[in-house]
Amino acid sequence: MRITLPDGSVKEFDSSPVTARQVAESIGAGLAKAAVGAKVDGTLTDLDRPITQDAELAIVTKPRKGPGDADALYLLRHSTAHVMAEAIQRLWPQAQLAYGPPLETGFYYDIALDTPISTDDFEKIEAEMKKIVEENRPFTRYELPPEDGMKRLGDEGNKYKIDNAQRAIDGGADVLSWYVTGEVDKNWEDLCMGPHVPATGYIGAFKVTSVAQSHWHGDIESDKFQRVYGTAFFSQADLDNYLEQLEQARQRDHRVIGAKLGLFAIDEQVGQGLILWKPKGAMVRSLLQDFLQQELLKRGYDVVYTPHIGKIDLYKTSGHYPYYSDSQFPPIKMRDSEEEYLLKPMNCPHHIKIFDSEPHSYRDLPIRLAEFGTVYRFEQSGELTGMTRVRGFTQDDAHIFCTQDQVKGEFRDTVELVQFVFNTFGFEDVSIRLSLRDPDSNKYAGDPANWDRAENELREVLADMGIPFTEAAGEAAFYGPKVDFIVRDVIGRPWQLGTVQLDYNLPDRFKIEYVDADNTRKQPVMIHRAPFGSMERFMAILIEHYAGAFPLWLAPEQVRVLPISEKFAGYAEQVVAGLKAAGLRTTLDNSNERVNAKIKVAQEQKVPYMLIVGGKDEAAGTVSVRERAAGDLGAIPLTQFIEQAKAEVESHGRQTVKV
RNA sequence: GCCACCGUAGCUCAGUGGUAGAGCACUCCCUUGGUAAGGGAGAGGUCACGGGUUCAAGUCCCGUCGGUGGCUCCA
Repeated sequence: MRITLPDGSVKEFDSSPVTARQVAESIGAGLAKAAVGAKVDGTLTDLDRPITQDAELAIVTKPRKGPGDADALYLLRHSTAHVMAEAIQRLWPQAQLAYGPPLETGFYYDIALDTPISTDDFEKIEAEMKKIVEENRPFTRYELPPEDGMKRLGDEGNKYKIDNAQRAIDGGADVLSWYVTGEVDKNWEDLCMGPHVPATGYIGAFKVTSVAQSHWHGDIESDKFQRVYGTAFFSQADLDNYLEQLEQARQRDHRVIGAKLGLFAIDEQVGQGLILWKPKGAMVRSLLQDFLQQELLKRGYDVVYTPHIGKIDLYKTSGHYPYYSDSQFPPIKMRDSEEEYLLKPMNCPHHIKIFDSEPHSYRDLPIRLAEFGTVYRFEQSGELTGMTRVRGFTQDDAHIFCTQDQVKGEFRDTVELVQFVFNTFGFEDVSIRLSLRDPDSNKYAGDPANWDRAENELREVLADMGIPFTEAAGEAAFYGPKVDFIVRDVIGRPWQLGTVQLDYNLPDRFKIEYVDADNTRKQPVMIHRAPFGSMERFMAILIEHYAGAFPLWLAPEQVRVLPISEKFAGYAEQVVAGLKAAGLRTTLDNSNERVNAKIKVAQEQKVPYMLIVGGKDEAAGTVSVRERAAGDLGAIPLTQFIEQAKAEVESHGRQTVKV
């Protein structure tokens, strides 16, 4: 039989089957030693699984250096999950295993166990794991036909594994497989599709990292599991390196930087999930709003303002209430009447009422109404996270009312706007998701035919624009499909920032219309869109993106003047006055400290430019420029600095002051 | 909302039932200095809050509030 290797070369074998290990040995002893698994016709598999027919084969190897590729880590972590499960069952024999997959950065195992596993237990678990790894037991696969397999599982009585097996069978599996860490019927085993590394000894370094509650099938009503998380690498150095990276990521966390740089605060007495924007944070927000609003005005939007509350009937008409009543602040009841008001959870109903406040001709369309609209949502307490998930936030919201013919063009323009915005801030790691309805669910409002049309329109526009995207069924808004722009935070959590949503539904609910060319009344189509998403979340991601070092145009404090000593306070004040007059946000550090100390503080505050002034500068009318990243740039005349700094601001930071 | 963990000075943290601590920040004094922390002194605490156990609670137990990590949810 013929085995084709990745370089295109072909190895012939007389006997069949062969294993990937045999192929590796035939190539070289070094390769065989480094082999941990194989990819056979693109499918990741065990090193010792028989290959029964001609195939393309790639050997997955343990890396010489560095953490290794995704396949090698997948095998390693999947295997470590087994070792951890065995360790946990040694410590708590009554523990029932459910499901233990590898993840991008590690693995977890869902375990049904009444005794809570605490962080104090991690060491014990790791100690047991270490023993299993040191025993270097092989991962041994055995298979049973579905009937025998189900019988074996039935005897064990673990309903989760029975459920997993049943699903595999329903999915077309013709055998059930187990992996034994060691010898069949002698050592610990787990129902598992595999694949795994050849033996436990391949696991170089591992760590149990956290424990959390999860639910069977993700159903909150169903059985509870303890989800124990861990990670594994081939070497201790790689694990240490990973943990170090985690620590560095933590230093970029917007909650840490936000506090350190005095950008925002959250106060217990004000309330959970309610952001207090401190002066520096508010400055950044204000600059962001100005930037976007200027862009919107260029693109034919009109600015509107609407109140923070509305009568509950408005949201009954829109469908937001009671659809989202669980995640809204409860209605405000009036003293002397039945009337109820709601803190506004969405801006759209208000904008619809602005549209509807006067009759419209087709000649008026599209109408684009924009507002930095503050909304309130009662997010579950366990969901609140810094500025990324909050209870009161301001959307950079706008609603476009257009004709059916204009939909694709408007939609395209909004997607371009979002891309322009993201590009301005230098976001590179943005994924785009087309969020569609789940055809099997009844939570979506409106006519399925409209849904199909809307979904297709979005798909076509994205395809036309050549934008790569993924489709996600069941992620649509209840009133329409949407395109979401998703960015990950420093600890890898995905957050939706920008969104563009197509809506045939609300226009119908509110019966809004325009007069068409043929003098008939037609219903406009709505596009909801928010490039930032919310000011709070955008700010959070921006803080992490820049690690607090905002580009000059966004920096709350752009320049800090550092006199060498109090003797030059006069000249320093003159410099500050000049900078302020030029519109640069400037402060003066006149503390009784040496310049080294002043620099350290300014660096920590991420001030883009430090201007150090002393006797030489006073005499020459210069400032000595220190840029926060580049360091000392030397002395230039103040006027020159101002000119160059202003150019950098104008360009949104694409050039820096030169000397 | 659920589970686990956590809550000590403005911040980062030490304090394993027996007199509340350190570094940084802050105030004052000395120092007047050229590119990432000069020196000294001082002030700052109902140990989140409420209850309990104990001769004695920051420390043990219960509850509440808040935070963190997940789960579930996210117009």
